[in-house]
Amino acid sequence: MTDTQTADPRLDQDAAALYDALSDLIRVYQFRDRDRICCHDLSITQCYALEALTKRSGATLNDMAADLFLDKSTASRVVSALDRKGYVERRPHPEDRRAIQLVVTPAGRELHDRIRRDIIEQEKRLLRDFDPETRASLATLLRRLAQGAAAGVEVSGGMCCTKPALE
Amino acid sequence: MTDTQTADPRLDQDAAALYDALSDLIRVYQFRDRDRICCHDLSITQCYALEALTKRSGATLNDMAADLFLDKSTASRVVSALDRKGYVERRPHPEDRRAIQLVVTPAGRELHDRIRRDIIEQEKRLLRDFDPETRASLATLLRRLAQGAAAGVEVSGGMCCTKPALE
DNA sequence: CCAATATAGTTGGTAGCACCAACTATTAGG
DNA sequence: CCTAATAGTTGGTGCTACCAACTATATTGG
Repeated sequence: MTDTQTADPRLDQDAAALYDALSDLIRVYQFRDRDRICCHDLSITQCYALEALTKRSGATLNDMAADLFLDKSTASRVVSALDRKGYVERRPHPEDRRAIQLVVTPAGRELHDRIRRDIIEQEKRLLRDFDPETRASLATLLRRLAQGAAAGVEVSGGMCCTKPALE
Repeated sequence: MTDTQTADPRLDQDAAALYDALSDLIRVYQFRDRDRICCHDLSITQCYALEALTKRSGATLNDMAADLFLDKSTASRVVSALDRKGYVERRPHPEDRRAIQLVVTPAGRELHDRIRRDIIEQEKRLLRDFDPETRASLATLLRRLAQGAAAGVEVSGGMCCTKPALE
């Protein structure tokens, strides 16, 4: 933890570069995705939720909230929106009557497929400029990054700065 | 444009994998950054704005809005918040009296540095697990991705689905 | 030089998102 | 049972982001 002294000056550079590139990427993607998704019937969060539920049908609300790093109240409202639009259903949970099972409707599945196809089409346009091996490794790299970041989140909890007694 | 027929089935896979990895990454990072940034005095957007202004001191509001892909009204309010907190100042533009020049105050600069150091520390923790060459190329890759995506945004404008007459 | 038009920024209004806190209903443990 | 924990919903708040309307300045053309 405290060995953050720079043994490797390159690491500093790389980390800074990573941060810069990543924040740009994220901003651009948020923007791009908004345009891309919102013209179908969904907001971004709704789309993510639909996707999470497509991947994990029958999940409870808490499951979904955890997958998406959302508060359960937010999750509940997102589900309500999807429900209202007919893409997701709340079913009583067979084993726990407090819980609900979230099920994607055929309409939801269809919409999800359409959006996914659409976005993947975009990605393909992007990837065309990369050579095949880079392309293949990209997703793996990003996945490692995401997992690493997720682990960091888990560890430090919802709490604030990792250096609690800094100042 | 219409040559989206799959000449290369690998491209489809890669694109799908990229999409999945990227949306995970973005969600995790949004979440992580919120925790990390908000414990300093800022929201995420405010932090991005502060960073953009640090990189480009003296920018006008429109400049900043363009950099961040924000509506100018949003940009104005973000600046107001930063102004209120004493991190940014609005100065009359020397050449155009309609415009303003946004200047980061010393306090703003100091806060930005602190946040940046903090986040980069996180990134370093992540990057430790990557071998040096991968690490070095990561940022470049992400930057290419971001640029590609930004170009796509620019081209298709604020408008909706690239396939206008789809259904 | 003045009128029409464009541009920079602000403000009003609206809607979504995300949080915490308070609440209901159910389950689990002692 | 009665208490404590858990699943989900709802209320309240604040930030973000959009469009539209507005003010003030700049630019262009007659």
